[in-house]
Amino acid sequence: MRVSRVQAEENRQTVINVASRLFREHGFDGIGLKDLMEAAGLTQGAFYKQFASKEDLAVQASERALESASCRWAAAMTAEPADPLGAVLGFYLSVGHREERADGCPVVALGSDAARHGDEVKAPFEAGIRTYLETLERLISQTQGEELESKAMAILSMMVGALTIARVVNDPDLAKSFLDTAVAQVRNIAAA
Amino acid sequence: MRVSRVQAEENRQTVINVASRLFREHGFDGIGLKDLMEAAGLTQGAFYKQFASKEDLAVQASERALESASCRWAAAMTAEPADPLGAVLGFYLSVGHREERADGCPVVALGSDAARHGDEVKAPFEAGIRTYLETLERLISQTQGEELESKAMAILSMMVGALTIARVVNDPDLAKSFLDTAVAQVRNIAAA
DNA sequence: ATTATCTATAGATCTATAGATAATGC
DNA sequence: ATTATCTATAGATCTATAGATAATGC
Repeated sequence: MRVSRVQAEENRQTVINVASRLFREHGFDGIGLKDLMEAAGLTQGAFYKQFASKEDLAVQASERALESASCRWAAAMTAEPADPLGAVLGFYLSVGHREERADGCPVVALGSDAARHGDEVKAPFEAGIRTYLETLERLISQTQGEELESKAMAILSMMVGALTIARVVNDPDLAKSFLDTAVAQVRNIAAA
Repeated sequence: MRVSRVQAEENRQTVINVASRLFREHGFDGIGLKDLMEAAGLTQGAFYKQFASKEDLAVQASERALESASCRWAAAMTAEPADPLGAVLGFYLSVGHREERADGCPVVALGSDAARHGDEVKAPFEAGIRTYLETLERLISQTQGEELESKAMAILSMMVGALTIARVVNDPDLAKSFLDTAVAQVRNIAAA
């Protein structure tokens, strides 16, 4: 029943990866340790040798989710070097992203949940948001040099808000209008 | 133990009001029926004569929360008739609203949760968002008559996103920057 | 000998139901 | 007679712990 240290660490990473997806899909309170561990191919009993508590896993899964979100921004940007801002907006404010909660932006998927938790859960969200801001500042500095920080914050707010609203609304046309409008308005802000 | 029909209906309304606050504070999954009913001054056993299921209460509590949010916008506007848009922005994008989850905007307090639920929970959110949009369109039509719908959507997205981010971040200065930046940028969009 | 994982379980809590109680409404 | 609420409980599930097992690491 015992596995090697290397395998054990690999298992721990699998649990974090699985949790980062399933928490985004079901919320921190919407999935139990039994289901999380089974989705990682283990049993519930192994959990407390790997993590101090469910809250501890929430922290580490949030870190993982926000890191992977930043990677996705970077991947989109390098895939479309002619218009990196357009690349980010293209996937972030897309109908696909709206329907893909488990792999999508953790700020939107878990924002309401994280707001209810303590500093330790919020910390990775703050770090991830700061990384988003740095990326946006770099992207818009190519077009315009004034008030970069404010513009980046306004753009990120509009992206998060538009996706949140798009997911909370039943009407797919209304959802798409919010996403498309945000793309256009972000470009306005970036070019102002 | 039995009460009059009038009293029974009053009790039901109390449960809905209490739930609309406690769901916003703890999330749909973060509070149980026992605590909800006790907060309304009743016992758990009375619940299923009043509601079909917890999901049913989630729908009705969401309706109540979004109605009460619209009332709050209206109250702010009538209290400051010289600058109604400024009045709405003044409370919505305030540090006070950031710290007041139970009575604050349900889209921000429960957006991630509602996105995981079915059409019946999302419906009141969609209705509330449409009311927000109508109000915003009226407010900005006084300054400018072009592309009202798009502007209203962009403004609402930025408001929801900025408050969401402000709540998910530990640093109070960063949170305030997001709120203040959103106020300035909303005014830009409204005046454009 | 150590330890990663397993099975099993404690104790709490969750949603939902059943039957008792006592006041309303006819 | 009806019924709003109560007490009590069923059955499931939740987090966390305890002890058994078997493979690793020394």
